[in-house]
Amino acid sequence: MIQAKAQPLLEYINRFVTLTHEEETIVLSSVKYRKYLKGQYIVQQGDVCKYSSFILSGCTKTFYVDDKGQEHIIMFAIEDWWTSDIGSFITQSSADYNVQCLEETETIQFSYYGQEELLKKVPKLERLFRMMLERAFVASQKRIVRNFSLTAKEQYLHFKEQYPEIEQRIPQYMIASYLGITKEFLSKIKSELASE
Amino acid sequence: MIQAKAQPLLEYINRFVTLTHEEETIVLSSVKYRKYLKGQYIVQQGDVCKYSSFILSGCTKTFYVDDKGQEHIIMFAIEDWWTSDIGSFITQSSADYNVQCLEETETIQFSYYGQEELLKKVPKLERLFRMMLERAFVASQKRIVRNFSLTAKEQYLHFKEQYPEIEQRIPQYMIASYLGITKEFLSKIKSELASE
DNA sequence: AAATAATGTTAAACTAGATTAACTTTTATT
DNA sequence: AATAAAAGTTAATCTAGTTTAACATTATTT
Repeated sequence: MIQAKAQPLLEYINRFVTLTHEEETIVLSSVKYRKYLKGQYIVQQGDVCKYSSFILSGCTKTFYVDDKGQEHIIMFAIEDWWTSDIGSFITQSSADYNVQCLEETETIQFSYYGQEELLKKVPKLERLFRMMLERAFVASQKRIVRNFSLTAKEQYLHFKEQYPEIEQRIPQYMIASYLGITKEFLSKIKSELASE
Repeated sequence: MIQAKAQPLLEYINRFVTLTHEEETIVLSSVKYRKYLKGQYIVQQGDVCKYSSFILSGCTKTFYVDDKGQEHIIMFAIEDWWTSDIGSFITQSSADYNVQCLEETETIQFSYYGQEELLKKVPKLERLFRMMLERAFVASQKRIVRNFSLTAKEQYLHFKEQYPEIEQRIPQYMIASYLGITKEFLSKIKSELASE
């Protein structure tokens, strides 16, 4: 039953490493399919992040609530992306972030121990995760650089250009939070851009 | 000859994966020792980053020069840390960042092709790199969150607490650049802290 | 020991973006 | 269709951090 659902995951994996049919079977036997409703949490700040989730459909936001009660969106994730609180997942300690579904969201999930077992059986996947993390780390560093070197307007234009699909699907006030600005200021930026 | 120098690298690796004596020999045969003088560049913006460098002694800064000619420090690295422009290294395309030595710096270097070969011979090291990247990515995400949720003063205090050794060794204006503030404002923060 | 370069400080004027608050538009619920 | 809730806008006031510029201190070189 999971075979049918998990096709996009296998395709994703095969972009990095080539799996035999047997290895694909092992992968599928160590993951679970799970569907969340809009508004549900995949991870909650304070809990241990038990799963690393590959998104089949839908959309999530990862956010942090600071001491002053302010919400800061760290990332969005859509089809073919992964989401989790990696820090919590790899150490199995309590999560710093929340991952919440912004739409009905279908996932394929790797549990921490399931993934460890899987890596023993198919060590080739270490390479997959290594490569995924390289990309994630590079993207994260670039975001830091943009924060320091671009104005809010430039960052917004970059976001629109880099993630047009996400920009369409998500309320503006969440994009403002992702960019680290207020919704009022984003609104001002948009009206400036409109009159240019 | 490299055996004597490379001891800290082997110790570092063994914190993540256990290598046989044979595997250690393979590792050593695929790396090079190189010493840089203060001021020399390990990587230059625009060049292809040929090496991933493990630091035996010394200190480096990784920085980006933006369109307006402004320098933004992305990271420092000292003994037992790795440095490179990963984005450039993994794709062997031109680097976005510079890595410059702030002191005389001794390194052990993995070339791109050397590392690929090494990973074929000792696939166990995929796990090492995967784990290193997990940590690097988590740290990078946390830095983004701090940028968004802390004031400049709070970020400076966090830096001092997290990297006391680095804070001692490096001019204040570079710390200001790392924190994304001006040296004048850091100076003000310090005088406020002093009079508290 | 002087001279120069590098680093750090202080303070006044300025600006990007935050805050507050009132209002409009869109979307979902009954 | 009416109501409520969620999302977005506008504008005035405010503030954290920047800019500019002059000066002070500490290293480095001759």
